Amino acid sequence: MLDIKRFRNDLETIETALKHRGHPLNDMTSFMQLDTKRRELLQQAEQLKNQRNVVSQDVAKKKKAGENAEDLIKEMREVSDQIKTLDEELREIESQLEQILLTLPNILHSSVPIGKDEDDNVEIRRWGDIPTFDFEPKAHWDIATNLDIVNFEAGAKVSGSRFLFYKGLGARLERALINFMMDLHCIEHGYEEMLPPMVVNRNSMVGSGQLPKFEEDAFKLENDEYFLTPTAEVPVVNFYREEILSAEHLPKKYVAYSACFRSEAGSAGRDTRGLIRLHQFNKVELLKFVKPEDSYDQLEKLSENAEKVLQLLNLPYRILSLCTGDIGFTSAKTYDLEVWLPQSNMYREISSCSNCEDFQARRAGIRFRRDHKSKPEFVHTLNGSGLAIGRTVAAILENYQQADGTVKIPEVLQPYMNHVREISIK
RNA sequence: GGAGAGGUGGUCGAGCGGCUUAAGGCACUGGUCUUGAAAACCAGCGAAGGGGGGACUCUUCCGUGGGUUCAAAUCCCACCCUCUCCGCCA
Repeated sequence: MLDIKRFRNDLETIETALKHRGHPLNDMTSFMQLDTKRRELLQQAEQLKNQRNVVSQDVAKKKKAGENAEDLIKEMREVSDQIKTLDEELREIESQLEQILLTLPNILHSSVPIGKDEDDNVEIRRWGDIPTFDFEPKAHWDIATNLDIVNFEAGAKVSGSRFLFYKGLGARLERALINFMMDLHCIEHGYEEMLPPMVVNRNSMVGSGQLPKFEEDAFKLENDEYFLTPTAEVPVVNFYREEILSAEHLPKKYVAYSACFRSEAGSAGRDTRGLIRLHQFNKVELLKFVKPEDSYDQLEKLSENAEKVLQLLNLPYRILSLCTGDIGFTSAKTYDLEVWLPQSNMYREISSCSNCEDFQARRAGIRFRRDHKSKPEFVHTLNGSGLAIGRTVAAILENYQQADGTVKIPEVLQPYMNHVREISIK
């Protein structure tokens, strides 16, 4: 959420940012009119409330003294009616203002490349050597099916399309990756581990920015205001909702595993095969709560921490700075990590690392105090996948496949898989 | 799911229609005293939003949302959460 004061002082920056995002900004003037109207009404209401408070004291005094206060009471009855009317108008205007504020995306950082869509994202660097094969590399879904480590049909039967079963060494590989990543980030990178709830309430979804705008993307539980979490970012960001942290405890760094649930509305026909786009997938997520002046350094470190996973798995990747037209709603700046998939002959997103600045903190009311005397300020929040597990499995299957259909296990994972060195056909 | 008890500032805790501008304690900050510290004493100490150049000032906030009243932390209704006991359960 953006600071309403910024609209009064710095409307131009907001309009420019929205334009670069391709966000329509037609009701800016009516928004400003509402804001002005709100302040007018507020002043009227407050003046009347002050009158009511003062006169009510007089009523109390008169009654105490045994005097008649009927005239005052009669007068205040009218004043109270006026207050009620004004308060209703105010409530209406404030809810309109809030509705607009909640649907406006974050302001972009000045270093974000200007562009229209994903084609305009800027590559920052590449890592790793793209493997060469002396045979035609297979798609991960064919490899997995041949090895009998994933079952898509059973997923479709038991749940529906875009659900699946992992089995045997497939399930083991998925679990090994979760443990490997959690250990790396906890032990090597100093993140604190969290295992959050995977069902969250509406306030949490609004706090981290999924709602009200993207309700059709979420899985909602019938008859309840509960949602299946689309990412561990939602519960972990909201861990500190409406709280004031002390500066000495910042930065706070968390790593959380969760299953993630996405309705994938509007992506019918895209990536219908394999592990790339599912209704349910596993993810290890990195979260940071930091001081505003640190957040861009912390973004670099965050993406480096995510990159480290790919380096240790020896998977080639590139890192992109998302352009203004492709960047997410809550983010001020985002790096995407894309891993190499040999069969597709292209890089595919496997992690997204974002600095949300104070956008989520403002929605969720997460603040900190520099010292005992100072006023609370909003923290900056960052999040990044570290990494998406299913897509990592896909990358391992495709990059580590052998001519005979077997798949080697990356060395760093072997200790997590009872020292299995390859997955072969039974 | 049933029955009870509760939710008040950073924390503990009083208040149960108008002398509350939310008492008091603790914590915290500054000061006095002290070689230094502790203790003691003095003072300060919540958030959000308005107005003003500023010193200031006003409004709102006692789990959340409604209602009653001239006036609500206090009364009424609904909901949420916590605790205790019972039932059920991995």
